[in-house]
Parts: sequence; C-alpha cells; structure tokens
Amino acid sequence: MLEERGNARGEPGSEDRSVTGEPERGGPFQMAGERLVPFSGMERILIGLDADQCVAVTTTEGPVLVVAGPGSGKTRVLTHRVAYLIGSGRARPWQIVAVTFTNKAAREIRERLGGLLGTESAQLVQAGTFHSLCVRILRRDGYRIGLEPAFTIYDEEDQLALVKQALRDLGLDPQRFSPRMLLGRLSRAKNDQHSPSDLQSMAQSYWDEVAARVYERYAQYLQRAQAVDFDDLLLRTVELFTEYPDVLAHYQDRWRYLQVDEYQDTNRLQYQLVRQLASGHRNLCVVGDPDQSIYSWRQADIRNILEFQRDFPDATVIRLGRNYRSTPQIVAAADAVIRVNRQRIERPLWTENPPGPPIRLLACWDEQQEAEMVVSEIDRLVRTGNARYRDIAVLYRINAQSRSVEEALVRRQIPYQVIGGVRFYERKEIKDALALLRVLVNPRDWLSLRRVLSETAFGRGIGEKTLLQLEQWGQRQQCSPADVLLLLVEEREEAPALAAATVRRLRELGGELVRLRAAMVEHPASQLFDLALERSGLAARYRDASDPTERERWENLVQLRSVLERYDTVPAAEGLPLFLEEAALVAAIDEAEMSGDQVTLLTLHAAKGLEFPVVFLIGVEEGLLPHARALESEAELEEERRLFYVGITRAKERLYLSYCSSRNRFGLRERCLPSHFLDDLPPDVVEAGSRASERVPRVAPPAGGHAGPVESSAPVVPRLRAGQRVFHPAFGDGFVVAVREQAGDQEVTVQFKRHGTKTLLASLAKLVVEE
DNA sequence: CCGTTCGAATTTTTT
DNA sequence: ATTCGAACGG
Repeated sequence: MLEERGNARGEPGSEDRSVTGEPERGGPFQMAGERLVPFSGMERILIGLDADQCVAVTTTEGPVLVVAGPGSGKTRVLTHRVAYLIGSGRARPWQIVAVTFTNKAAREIRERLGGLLGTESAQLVQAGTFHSLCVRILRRDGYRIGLEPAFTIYDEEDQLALVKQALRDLGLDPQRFSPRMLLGRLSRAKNDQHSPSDLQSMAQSYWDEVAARVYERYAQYLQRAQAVDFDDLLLRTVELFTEYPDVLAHYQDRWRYLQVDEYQDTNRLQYQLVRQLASGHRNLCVVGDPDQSIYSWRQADIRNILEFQRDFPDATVIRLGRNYRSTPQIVAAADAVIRVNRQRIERPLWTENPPGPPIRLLACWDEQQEAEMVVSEIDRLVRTGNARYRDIAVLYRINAQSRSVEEALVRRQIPYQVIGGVRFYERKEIKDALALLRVLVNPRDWLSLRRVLSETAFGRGIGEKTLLQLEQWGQRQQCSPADVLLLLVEEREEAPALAAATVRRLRELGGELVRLRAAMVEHPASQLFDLALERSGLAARYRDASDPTERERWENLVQLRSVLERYDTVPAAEGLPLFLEEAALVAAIDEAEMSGDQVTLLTLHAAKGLEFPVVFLIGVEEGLLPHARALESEAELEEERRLFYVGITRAKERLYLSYCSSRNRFGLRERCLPSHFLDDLPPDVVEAGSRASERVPRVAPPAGGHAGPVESSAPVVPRLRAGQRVFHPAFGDGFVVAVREQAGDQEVTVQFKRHGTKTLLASLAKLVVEE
C-alpha cells in the first residue's frame, strides 16, 4: 500500500511522465546477468515455464481462465504474464491491473516483477486488492455519487456499532436480533445489489422486515458520516460505473489488461466490477482454483469461476495441474481428500517431485500435549539441521488454538510470530487514536466523534445526553455534530438548550478540534498525532499509567506513530487519509514478517497462497475441522474439506497432522474425536502405525443418519489402535500413540498420564481399553 | 455524568 | 477466559 503513494490517486499526470520515462526495450532486461549471449526480453520472461504455463502467459488477448491447482505456479504465471505484456510492447505498465487477494500478494507480485522488468516499471503496474482499487477510484470520482474524498472506511466493529444504533432507534432488542446476524444479512443484500426498499418489498417475515428497516437506517448513518463499509467500497464503485458511463469509460480506457488472482474467492460485486471494467477490451485473465474456495461466508461465490465459460464463451481455458511444490505423498493425500467432494469438477493433480518423508499423525491427550509434541518436533527438526524456524508453520482452524502452541514455544524459547488473532489495528487504544484522526480528516464521521467523546478527555463533561442534543441540533441545521462544534466556536450559532457549563465545554472542545485541523495543514502526520494525543489526554492516560498492560498499550501507540512517520513527507492533511486507508484495509497476513528466522502460526484461511517446507496442521478433530458451526449443510462441509485441502497443500516436504482426545473449550474440558477427514488419507502415504482411521468408532456423516457407535467384538487381548485410551495395572491411564504390527502381536507405544511414554507388547501388557 | 461491578454471552474463518 | 452491556452508587 505504501509504495503506491506516488500514484495512488491515479492522476493522468503520472501517466504522462512515465510515457517518456519508460525505458526502451533492453533497458529492463539488462539484469540478464552472467549470460554471454544477451536474452531478448521474451526469452527471459518465458524461460523456465512449462508448456501450459507458457500458454497462460502468452495468451494475452481476450478472456482467459486459468484453473490452477495448488503449487502449480499460479503466481509465477501471473507475474510473468504481466512482464510479458510489457516486454512484448502490448501494454504500458499502468495499463495493467493485477487484482490480488491481499496487499501482501500485490507487494510480492510487484517485487517479482521488479526482478523481471526493473522496479520503475513494476511500480507503475496497478496491483492491489479489489478494496484498495475501489478506494482509489472512489477518492477520485466518488464525489459524483455524493462521496467526499475524505470519506472514512468503517471496519466490522464500526459496522456493529451502527447496527446496534439502528436497533436502538427502532426500539428493538439487540438480544433478540443479533447485530452480527443482521450484519450478515446486510452484506448479502449489498452483494445482491438490493436496496433497503428492495429488501422491504421482498420481506417474507418479521425478521426480513427488521433487516430491511435496519438496513435503511444503517445506510443513512453511513451517508451522514461520509463513511463506507467494506461492501460499500465495491457496491458504490459499481454504482458509480453504472450511473456515470464516462467514468467507467475512463478506467476501461486506462486499464486495458485485467488480471484477477484467487478468482474462486471473489463475490458477486467483485465479479460485477470485473465485468464492467473488462466489457470494452475484454482482456481479462482470471486465475483460481475452485477446490481452494474457502470464503463463501464472506459472500464469495464459487459460481464466478464455475460459470466463467458461460459468461465468456470464447474464453481460453488453461489447466495447470502439475504441482511443483510438494512431495508425491503430500500431493496424493491432498488429491484423495478433495476427491470426496461431490460439488466439484474432477481435475488431475500430480507431481514429478522426488518422494519425501511420510505424512505423520500425532495423537494427543489434549492441546497442551499436542503443543508439546509439535514444539519438540520443531526443536528436533531444527537441531538435526532438517529445517530452520522460518521453514515451519503451525496451521489451525481457529485463532484460539494458537494459545497452547505459543505457550509451548515460549517455554522452549523458540522464536515465532502469530498472524491474525487480535489484529494491531483492532486494539482498543489504536482504535481510539484512529477515531481521533478520523474526526480530524472527516468531521462528519460522528461515530468516531462519539468514540472520541466517550474514550478520551475530550469528552469530559459531555455524555450521551449532550451528544444526542448535538446530533438533533445538527440534523436541524443539516450538518454533523462536529460541524455544530465548529459553529459554536465561531459563535455563529445559538447554543442549544443546555446547561451553561456544558455549552462552555462544547465550545472548548470545538476550539480544540479547530486548532488540530489547522495544525493538520501545516504539520506532518506524526506531529499532528503527538499533538492530538496530548490534547485529548490519551497520551497521559497510557504513558503515565502504572498498570503494565496499560503501558503496553502505550507501546502500541508508539508503534502506530512509527507507521505514521512513513507519511511525513507531506502535510498531515494529505498523508492522514492515506494512512487511514492503510489502517482500514490491511489484512492480517499483510503484517507478516518474512525476514526473521521464526516459526509462523496462522489460521488455515490466512495460510492461503503460502507455502512452507514443514507444516503442522493441528486440531484435526470433529467439531474443529470440520468446525461444528459448519455442519448445517453439505456445502458447508465441503468447504471445510477444502480448508483441510488448502492446509495439506501448504506443505512442501513434511506434513504433520495432529488431534487431541480432549480439549478445553469455554473453560470446560471436552472430549474430541479425530476428524473423519483423516479417513480419506491414502494409507500408503501416512507413516505406518499411526493411521487414524478404523480406530475410533464414530457417528456416521450427517446424511446417513447414525451408525452404531459401539465396536462389534471384544477379544480377550484387545486389538489396539492409535488414539485409544487405555488403562495399565501399573502405569495407570494412558493413550495409544502408535501401534506396530508384530507377527501376530502388537507393539504399542503408550503415553501414560503419569509415567511417560512406554513401548509395550500388547499380549503381555494387560492393557484395558477404556470406553 | 462517570466509574465500577456484576452477569452473561461468546469464538469460525476476514477484506 | 475475555469482553460487553446493564445497573447502580457517587
């Protein structure tokens, strides 16, 4: 995001400069390096690509669909395609758009492109997420649909606050109408391009009715605050293009070649946007993998990829099935798992890579032991020189799972980073400071003003009542509460019927805001930040606190300031909006630090598009993967399986899958069963003796009703399987970690609760199977 | 109007 | 276990 500052507004001026500044053929390819015979541009760009990849790179005109399996060189194709477009003279860098799923992916494409073409060209290519692209469009042209360039972007917390406010206005109980659920409905409505009145007329139930009325108020609030939510960024851009064909024409003319990555996870609005932008030249290349579609809960619509050929009948379809990333064992496991899905186009996936170690299953007591096993294996791999910390990732379904692993890593003093979780920009103190800056940039943002009033000393003496007065008063004057404050300072307005002391406070506050806004024009962002923090009392509150957690919050604010400093080359009035945009649109993964040598912990969702030599996928249990909340429908279950597939395919060489037999949830211990997804792993790619299937009797999959949950026979010497709980007369309770078949007998490795791990012969050990 | 305290829900994934 | 809202006392 940062590196786009120079041309973020997309003014024509920057284009003109670069037309003359664009190096001629040969210039970008001087890096061809040690070769004696200089490459022509094309050779350098196409070298090392396989036949299919080559077609994907060189089919530049017209619609192209690239169905790319995991590890098939998707990013490589995308990057080389852009390089080819430029190198061949078909397009100038700024005429090319590469839409990525995260800012990090955009950054990576630009970096790789820099290696192929030189950084100047690479910087001019328009690479970013749908959302950041839309921000740029709306900042420039949004005024046409009533959006000032200083508009604020609301995050989910802000959205929830608005929904709750709307519910309060309507006299409805937020307990009865879950704001979260309502927000989901609004998001769906927006993605279907339904207006509040559409929703109203389609309403089938009281709930629908409520949703429609909440939506109406919600939209009003956004407009009044000159704010947009994530969906609006897309929706309002589509609106802009629909209502102002000349604006659309401008972008169609400018952006002649469109590339869309992770196409399987686009939603209908994004598709609409793509169609609008591509409808003139039709140079549209989408790259995706239906098997890796894992964002349907965010309205991603798999139809976008499945129906691409219907919408673009002349599309060239290219399939990349060869995996360059993983060992044959990992590829075979992934293929076997994904094959079970019924809603799927069958597709080959193979690799020529040399075999690696088998996939290992780790059966554990609980998450503490799971973490121990993972961490000691990490330690072993690093000690034996099989991996560096940075080669290793621990993947999980939900963020809460990182905790036990973190604790174990801290105990062993192993460096690590957690991606996601409570994100930096979502911390309370950060949001307080951001609210302050938002109000200065966009005084109409009353939600942020409200936050400033309730969370900082600026609000001392001003409570809910007064704020309500301000709002009502503002509405009568057709202006925002902050405007009212400004008017009060100028004494151009009679004060509302409030106590004299309150009016004095309001005037004071108005004065503070006026001064800070004036400072914004003269000082760089970081200085304004200091000033705002001092004046609002936020600085004193955190900096001078004795409570260590409060002091930690101060550290975070200091860190925030250092981010702001990157915008200090221009006055805050210009720099702040860009900074606020970055703050609103950073993805969890964007914050990943890839330079240090540390283990990476992240969710399966965040791991999309990444690869690691060593992957631990933990918590492969029923209820977790698949998640208990995703068992409503076959479609949801299939998405969970795709998630598992995504996890498996992140691994290049070593893959470990772990599960527990009990786990703490909501403070209580709960029993867990291994995920039935494990049953689909081919036996020959999993380490012998650690097979999970056939082991624990289980409830049948939802469609088939319930199977008998009890094993049929109970032999005198029980047949043991990994994962079983056992009791030993001397060692007590234990857990079967592994079983090795041994000429009519079994050699069992048992982890005892009290006595550590022992390897025993089943015929002699008098083990009793529990349950 | 402000701060504290208690009770309750809450967690699936995130631009 | 944490966080959010309601309720209460200052």
